Amino acid sequence: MADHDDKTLQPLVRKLLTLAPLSDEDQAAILALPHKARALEAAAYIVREGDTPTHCCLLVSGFAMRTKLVGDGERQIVNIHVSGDMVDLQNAMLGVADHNVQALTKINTAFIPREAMVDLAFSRPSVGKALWIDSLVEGAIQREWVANVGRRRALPRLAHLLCEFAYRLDAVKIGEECNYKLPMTQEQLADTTGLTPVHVNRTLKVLDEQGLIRRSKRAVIIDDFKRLAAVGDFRPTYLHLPPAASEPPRRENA
Amino acid sequence: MADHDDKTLQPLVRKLLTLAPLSDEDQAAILALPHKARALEAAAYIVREGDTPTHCCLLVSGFAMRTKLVGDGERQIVNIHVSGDMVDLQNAMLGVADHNVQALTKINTAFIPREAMVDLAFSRPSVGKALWIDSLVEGAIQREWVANVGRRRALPRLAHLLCEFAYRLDAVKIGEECNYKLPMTQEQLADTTGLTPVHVNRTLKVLDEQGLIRRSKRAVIIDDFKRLAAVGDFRPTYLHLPPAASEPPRRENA
DNA sequence: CGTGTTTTTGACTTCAGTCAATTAAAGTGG
DNA sequence: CCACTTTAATTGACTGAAGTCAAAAACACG
Repeated sequence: MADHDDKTLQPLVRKLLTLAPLSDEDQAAILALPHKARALEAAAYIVREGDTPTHCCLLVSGFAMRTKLVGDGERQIVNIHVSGDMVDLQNAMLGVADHNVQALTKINTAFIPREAMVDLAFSRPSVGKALWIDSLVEGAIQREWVANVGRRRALPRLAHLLCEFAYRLDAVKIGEECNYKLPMTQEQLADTTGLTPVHVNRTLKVLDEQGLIRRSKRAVIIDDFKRLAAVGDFRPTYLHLPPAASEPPRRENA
Repeated sequence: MADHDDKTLQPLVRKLLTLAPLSDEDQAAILALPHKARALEAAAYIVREGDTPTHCCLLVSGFAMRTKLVGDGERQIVNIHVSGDMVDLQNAMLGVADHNVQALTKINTAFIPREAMVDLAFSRPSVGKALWIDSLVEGAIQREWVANVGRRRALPRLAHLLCEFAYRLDAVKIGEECNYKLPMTQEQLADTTGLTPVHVNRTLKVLDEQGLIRRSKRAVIIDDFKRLAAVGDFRPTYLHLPPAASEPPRRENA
């Protein structure tokens, strides 16, 4: 449970600060939320479709994914989450979960009682606003994914996804080499892009052959981000990142 | 502009009441929001990608769509909206619009100043909660669309979409014939499902031949909703409809 | 070092896309 | 209400991107 100088929830504060300003008291109130830390293995379920969650889960470290199963047993990964993300606020707010949330890697989580979270959101408008904005940004990402899966061919579709990951893993350095460790198998990439594992493999190979990415183990190395972004038709507007973050080095007017 | 017994915003009250309870004062406060009514022709833009909206638009009557353009000029329709929907709260809250919102049919709208809307959301928690839940439900729909476009074949994909429309247009009557007027051309259905117009045409024909739907003009008639839902792998959980609505006739325990 | 997963590759199939022409509907103005 | 124009729906013949099946090679790890 929570004790006063517990820093478990720090990633949440960090994340929300990128979305809206928070006073010191707001931040303290977040850190003081009751919670229970829990470590989970890769592939473990955080929430299952049909559950009525009593807690909402903060992803403290590692990666998680939202998954949906369709009739014939196929799976679609509908979003990926990183440290600091509230991974099932929606399920907690909406009652019954309409999709699964699973660990993608080994993760550390903090489970916060639903009521405590909701009370905080409504007693501290700045916190509520940040959480609301977070929901809206996630919606924006979902819309881009619909367009990506619906209207882009395999090559730009994968390129787009790799660009998005670069931003969300905070690995974009325009003009320099950027690289990150992609914690997904090709099968998971297939479930994310709506392709088959075989086709993902072939498409990655083409991206590699064209010099758009390099791979070693599961790391992705991008020598020329702009070129990959051009192929992937990627523009980061929809991520609604704070203006300062990782964008072109300089900006005269703060 | 708003006058006191103006009922223009009534559809918003009706919609929000399905999401969270609202006191009489809450409802009055919503109806009293300053706003400007505007009629728009089909295909007119409400917001364009890149805009920084100063107002947020309520769809009073008719249908609207969210669209994204991808690099090669193709279009993806990422969501459809009906009367009572706040059609660009996200754009207003997030600053710069990351997609277009367009009239799908002739529509009537009410433009509410961004500030007034935000103030109302934070001064009246019940209203804020309803708006937040609305954002979350829209996110849930977007996730289902990712799965639909990513992992279902043309036939179930279209069937699924037709089932969703039946629910959202409140036309579902289990056990009876249900029908609704679909305000979209086959080209727009193609942009919604990520298919080509030709393939949409052929797929509709198959649905028709298999007795799953009938068509006259642009009306869709579904004789056996359960059968269409089975083909489309459709389960309405993700719409998070209020328990009472249009579901199986009876429920013992309210 | 062996066992199970993941990646890679080849040969073949299929679902959906493309191109192009025809028919049907929906408007429009006289 | 009818010719005239425009937009939408339909159909056929052909192409191509991605899927399927199956096997081999490369890793990961206890």
